[in-house]
Amino acid sequence: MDMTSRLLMLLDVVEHGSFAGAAASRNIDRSVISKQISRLEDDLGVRLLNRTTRSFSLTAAGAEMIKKSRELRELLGQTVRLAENYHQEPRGVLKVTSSTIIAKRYLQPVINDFQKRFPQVEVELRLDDRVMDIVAEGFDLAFRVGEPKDSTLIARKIARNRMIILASPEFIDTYGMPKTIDELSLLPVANYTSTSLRVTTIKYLDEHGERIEKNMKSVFRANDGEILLLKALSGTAFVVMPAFIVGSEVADGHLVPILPNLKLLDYSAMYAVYPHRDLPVRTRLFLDAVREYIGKDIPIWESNIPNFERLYQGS
Amino acid sequence: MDMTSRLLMLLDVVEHGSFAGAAASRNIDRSVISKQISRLEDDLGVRLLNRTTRSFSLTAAGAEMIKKSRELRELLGQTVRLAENYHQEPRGVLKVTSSTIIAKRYLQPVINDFQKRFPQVEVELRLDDRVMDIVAEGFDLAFRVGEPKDSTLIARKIARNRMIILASPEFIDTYGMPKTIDELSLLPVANYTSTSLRVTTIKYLDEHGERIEKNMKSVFRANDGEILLLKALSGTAFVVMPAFIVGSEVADGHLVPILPNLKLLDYSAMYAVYPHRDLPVRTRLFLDAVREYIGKDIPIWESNIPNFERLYQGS
DNA sequence: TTTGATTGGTGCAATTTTGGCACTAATGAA
DNA sequence: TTCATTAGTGCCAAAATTGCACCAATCAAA
Repeated sequence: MDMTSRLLMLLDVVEHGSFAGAAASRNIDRSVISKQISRLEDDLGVRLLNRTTRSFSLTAAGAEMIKKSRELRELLGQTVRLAENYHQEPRGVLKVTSSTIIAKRYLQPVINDFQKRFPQVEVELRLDDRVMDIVAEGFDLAFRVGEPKDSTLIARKIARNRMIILASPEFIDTYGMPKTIDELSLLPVANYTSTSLRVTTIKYLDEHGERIEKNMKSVFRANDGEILLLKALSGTAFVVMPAFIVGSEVADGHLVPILPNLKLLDYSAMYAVYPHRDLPVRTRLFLDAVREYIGKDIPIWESNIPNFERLYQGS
Repeated sequence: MDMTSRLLMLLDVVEHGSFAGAAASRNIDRSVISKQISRLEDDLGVRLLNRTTRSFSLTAAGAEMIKKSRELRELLGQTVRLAENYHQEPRGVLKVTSSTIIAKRYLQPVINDFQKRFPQVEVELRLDDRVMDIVAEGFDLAFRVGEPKDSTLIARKIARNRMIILASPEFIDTYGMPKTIDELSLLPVANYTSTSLRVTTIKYLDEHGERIEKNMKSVFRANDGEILLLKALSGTAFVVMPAFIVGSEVADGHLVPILPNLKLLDYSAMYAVYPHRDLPVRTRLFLDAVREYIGKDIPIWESNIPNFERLYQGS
């Protein structure tokens, strides 16, 4: 290991706030960090950290080194990316983050096919609902519902995100088929709720084209589509959710669209998010593959719902 | 060894024009270079060099990597220098270049004392008359006669450079003591001649204050002061040389000043040359030590010549 | 206060990496 | 041709790195 790597290690330590944190993030032993940082101090001839047995603070010299380390990291990153532009075949590690449901339903099939075509690409998939700092964490690509505010990133719309209201036949037997939105709003509902996507009301246009937001009688909230579907299948709640969460349940008749004549408003679209810079070949190809899989105009998940083109269009 | 070091190695290879050259400059085996460059190409996934068994050319990717490698070298250098600013005690390697005679007579004593005071400093002394690119070769400090033209460097005047005309008593016995410059110009002379300093004429002011340049009957030229002194001591030539080349020969009576009433012009002064940037502590201290050793107003070598203050002043 | 978990640091053994030597094949100059 | 020099490879010894076990110090919770 040479000085540059040691400086980057120092940067890791400072950014993680501890030797242990840095070691964990790199999957190496704490002792390695300790030894390398000591070695760096010897080589530079300067103490970089003021140690107090369980923590540390930067010395003046350390602070300057951190600045330079950031520059080094950026420059080295640029250099590697530059080299990647010359790859004909995609290579390296593709780091992707998305919510669990998107990954499971729509990324995994693409990944399987992608790795058959390009065995040189390793894929690292991080399932997490939190919107993370993809630059700091080193992700190539993130899939999110809703446009992120961070303007240092590029957000590319992948697919629209239409809503659907579903209940099981048992639910309908129990509560009766609701004829109006007012009836529906009195029935128990299970909502999709996560940090990036909260579906707490039903948004629709009434017969005059007025935008209405109707509160629901929420009895269950979760950030996992399958859990919500299980809840709905149990007949104890109906669900209001984005169509991309629905699998074959509607086609199979286990869940039935409710109030299909309501004109529901689309929720925030699904976006692919990536850093504002030249994409490595692997990222570009993977993104293309995902877009192809999901479909250009009509997202693949809408085909899971028979006749969906005409549902919730206010007709 | 990691990517940064390998990129710097690549840079070395390209700047030296061959693997072998780079290996020689680093004192390592060619095979190491070969293996590390191959490894770098694997890691980047790009061929950097077009090889033809005995030479190579850069690929497009290689050329880009070279650019980035230069940036990396510069940034890493800055970083190390920044750290050096925090040294209280000087450390590291002090790389100095000068002509042989300057080093032998005036640097070596300073170095000996300096390393007693600061054992942590290693000294690397390159004796070379050529004016080299001290930045590219990584020198901290150069001592030269004559102000260098390169404005990216700082040239600091260390001492004036007065001339002296010397001959041995045997020479005077043989040719007689010359009474005038015209007589002298007919006698055989040995000149100091190197790439940085050529003493081919006698420059002086006549009784009217006119600047005169008198040709000499040169019979021997060398770029080593001691060789010239040996020539003069042999009695077969007189010498015209900068005073700093003279050791104890005049004080010992082995050589005698000739035409001391002539008003000789100073030759280009002696300069210390260093890169235009913050000096490491070791360099600053060493330069101070050299200046102190040589003396503020009257250079130490002038004390080797009795009464030199009044010689060659036109009185 | 005591207990327990976590911190950074150190010694030691196993593993990995590196560096040098000997050798090969290819090239260009004499 | 011959000869010197080039880059590259396999092998082995030497050096560096890593991870484990353990320690002392610290902080938080019981």
